[in-house]
Amino acid sequence: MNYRDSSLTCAAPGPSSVRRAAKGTIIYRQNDPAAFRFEVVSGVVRTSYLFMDGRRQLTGFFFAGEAFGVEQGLYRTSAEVVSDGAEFRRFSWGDKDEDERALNQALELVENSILLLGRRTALSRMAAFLLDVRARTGEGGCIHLPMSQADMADFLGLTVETVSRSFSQLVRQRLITRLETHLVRFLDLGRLGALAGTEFEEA
Amino acid sequence: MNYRDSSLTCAAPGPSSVRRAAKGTIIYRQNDPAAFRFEVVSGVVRTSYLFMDGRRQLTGFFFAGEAFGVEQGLYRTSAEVVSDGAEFRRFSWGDKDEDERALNQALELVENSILLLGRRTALSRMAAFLLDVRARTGEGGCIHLPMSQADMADFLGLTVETVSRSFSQLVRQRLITRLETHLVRFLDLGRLGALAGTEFEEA
DNA sequence: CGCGGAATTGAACTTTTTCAAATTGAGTGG
DNA sequence: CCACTCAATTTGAAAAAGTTCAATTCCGCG
Repeated sequence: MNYRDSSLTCAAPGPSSVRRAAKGTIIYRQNDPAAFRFEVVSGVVRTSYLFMDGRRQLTGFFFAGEAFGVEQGLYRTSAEVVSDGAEFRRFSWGDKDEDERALNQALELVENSILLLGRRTALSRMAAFLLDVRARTGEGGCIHLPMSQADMADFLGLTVETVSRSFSQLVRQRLITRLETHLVRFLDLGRLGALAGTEFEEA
Repeated sequence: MNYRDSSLTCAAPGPSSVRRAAKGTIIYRQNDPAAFRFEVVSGVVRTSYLFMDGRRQLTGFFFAGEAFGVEQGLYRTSAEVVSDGAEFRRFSWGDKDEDERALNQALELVENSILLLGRRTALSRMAAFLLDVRARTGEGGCIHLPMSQADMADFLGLTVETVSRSFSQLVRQRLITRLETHLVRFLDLGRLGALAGTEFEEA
């Protein structure tokens, strides 16, 4: 029952009501005219770029309150719903102040992503990623990671195997535990931060 | 005679006259109040983030016509002059249209950087980087790369040794030649594009 | 209960890093 | 203009990290 609701792609204009969508829903596609900008209300959305050689690069995950699709001309990436029943809002351009706010937020998010990718080792990248999600979702001891490990891999520039092994290693070192498949509990934020390179400080 | 002119950091407000600066000049520092945004007039500027563990991540190179320092609050990175005698212009915030244009450009540049970093192999990243510089500087058969290989390494997430070896390899495969230390001539844009993953098409 | 995608693990292989050393190059002072 | 010095680049060899390929195991879902 996946990828049903993709009629949403580039729907007719309208006011910014909240819409809810199933996992896998495509919100817009790479190279579609960028008619709207968006904001996540709840759940998680991802944006991805498809290379001509078939490889996929995720350019970002977006959590509640975060703007995505903040682009001019054509969308440079596709946007898809990651967590089932995610809600998001669509905005037309025109409110200069709001537009600028969204742009600033988008810019900050993507610059932050560059810093994530700069981490040298897989373990360090994973640690930084987990702390980043924690900081952005405002959660404390636990975070919910609705995306697949394949998504994390394509975001972090690793393979799924390496992502899996990194998780195992973090668990083995008792920095995290995994309550459910997609629920991570932090056991030692200090050491995790050190691993990440300590640019994210503990709360 | 390096790093002399750093008095420029956060200079007094004023109209956007062009200023010229020596290589190494610091235009602003990470965590300075982000009072202005900038635009390169000629030459090259780099922005970099310093991690607490001492590692450095370059977040971008900026060429003529490109905006940098487009941030709110505090600068998240430092900006330094790469090419000797580079010129840039300083802008105050307030012209909504211009602000938005700068934001859009900055966002596009940094998203593009993410795609660069997504390349799996060192050779592919180098190829993509060279083609990116070519596309952005409007140069054709040759590009000028005033930055050190250490800079490229910190930008691409590689070591200087790997950058050097990648260059050698590209030369050995006759995809490029090196006229001078920092001047590269393209010999086979097609194959170079294929190496890069072919998202940059030949001119 | 069984199917199929997702995650995990192992082992061989490849790439990149690391450490060390040699070479080149640019800028300085004589 | 040349010699000198220090930084940048290049190259080699060994070690480490990540990928690839293959095989299992785990889990959600019908």
